[in-house]
Amino acid sequence: MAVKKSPRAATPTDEQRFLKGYDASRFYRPSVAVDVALVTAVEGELATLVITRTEHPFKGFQALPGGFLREAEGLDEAAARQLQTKTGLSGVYLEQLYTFGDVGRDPRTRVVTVAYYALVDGNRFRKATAGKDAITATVRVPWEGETGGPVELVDATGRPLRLAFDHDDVIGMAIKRLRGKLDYAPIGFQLLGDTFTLLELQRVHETVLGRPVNKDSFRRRMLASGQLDATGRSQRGVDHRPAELYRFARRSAV
Amino acid sequence: MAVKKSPRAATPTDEQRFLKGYDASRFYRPSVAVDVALVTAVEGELATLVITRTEHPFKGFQALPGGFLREAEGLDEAAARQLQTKTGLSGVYLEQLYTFGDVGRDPRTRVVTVAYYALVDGNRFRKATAGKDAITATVRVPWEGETGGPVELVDATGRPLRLAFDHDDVIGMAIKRLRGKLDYAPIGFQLLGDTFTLLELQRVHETVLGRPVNKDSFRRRMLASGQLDATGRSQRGVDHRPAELYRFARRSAV
DNA sequence: AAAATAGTGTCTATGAGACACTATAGT
DNA sequence: ACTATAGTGTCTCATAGACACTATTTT
Repeated sequence: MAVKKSPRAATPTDEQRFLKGYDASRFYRPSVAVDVALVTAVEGELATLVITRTEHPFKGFQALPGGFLREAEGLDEAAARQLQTKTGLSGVYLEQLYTFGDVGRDPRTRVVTVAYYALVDGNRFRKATAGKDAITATVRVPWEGETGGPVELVDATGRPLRLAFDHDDVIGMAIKRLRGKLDYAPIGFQLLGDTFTLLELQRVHETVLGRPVNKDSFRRRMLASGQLDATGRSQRGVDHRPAELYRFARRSAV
Repeated sequence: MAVKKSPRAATPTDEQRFLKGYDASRFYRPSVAVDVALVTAVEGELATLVITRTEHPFKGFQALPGGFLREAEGLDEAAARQLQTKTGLSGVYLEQLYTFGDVGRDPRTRVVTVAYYALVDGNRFRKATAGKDAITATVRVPWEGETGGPVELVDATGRPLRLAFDHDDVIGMAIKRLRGKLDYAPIGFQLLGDTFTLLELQRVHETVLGRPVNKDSFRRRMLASGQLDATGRSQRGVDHRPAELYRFARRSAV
């Protein structure tokens, strides 16, 4: 994302001398963490992966997978590492969301956390939650549109989950971002497998937006967008006329 | 932005004992800074305030106003403080943009910087740049739409400015965000004074978007949006028919 | 009167929503 | 044959763009 920087100012010797004498410990340094909201859409509901905390603070509460930033890694790298370590997933869509840094948000010490969200299809999500402590949390979004705010999470039995820190805010912001980008960016595809029917894509959009979308105009828009490649193959084993399977057309670098 | 958190887990004594024994220095902690891109639109051009660095690294380069996060302040607070300290401005529109944390972005030490952007009208911007080291940098955006990327900055005489760190990326992302939000959020008004004509508002939109917008439909959209209150007053001293002055209608909490 | 921009009315093109209709699989 | 969803064609309505025309100020 960020572009590398090469030029530097002043005479090398002068600057090098300065840098050598620089003492980073002069300034206050908070802890920095990354948290990842892994989001999927299954059966008309949004879900995210949470882990029950076994340590203080918020012991017994659910938290997003996350952890402290390491010295030799960038933020995106740290988020990908957390995802890999805690869920076994790699190569998924991952995007920075927002940075949370309120003074009292972590009772241990000051922690500034850079929140990310990741998108996967239902199958990969299921594999990710097969791990020991992971819980699939169904997301209940108490607002329409992109108004933001925290969300409510329930487990598979419908019981409310208590989220640690401000992690319900993080998930709320992920939903907000998702809804806002859905019509512009090719992110709906990230919530589906390799091939899918137009109706499946529509259901994903409806799940994310939390409202039904018009079938006719949705089809037209999608087919006209140039983002879909027809595979020529069709569904099999459905008890009605099978729909054509499409594939997401990764735009070639034009 | 973030919602306060009150409930806590487990028995108080147990958790309190844990927190007392917590050693924050066990984990690596990078420096955390905030940088603010103060943006305005004047005479068809976007401008931002930069400060010439008098210290290494990037001595002699221009940088955004910014500085290290303090122990007792939140991120938004820190950004507002930087703006107040470095430009004298307060009470302006301020929004978190993105967090930059590449390993080598600051040669002194690892610095994670939370970037903000702020919007002001031309008059307030002029006052802000009246300060000693501040320079008005005109922003040249080498792309249309919201494609992102760094921008090029020139001073009042058209000479290119060299930006420190990845600050050209930060400004580029501010433009990107601005363009993306302009049609949804009431941010165009932030770039104008208390009252303004529809043409002035249109010029601001054109400046932000980097392209002309249709006059007729712009008027219709704005008037239909309910975001404008007619003041009943008109321009004075212009050599043509004076336009009505409008005011931004801060939506009451409906 | 001329110049310049403000503001209105209307026509057209485009895209979304609604709806009717045909197509094709499994049972 | 029946059911359920796929997919097409067409009409309507809302909105953006284009354009013509009138209004009002200073010089």
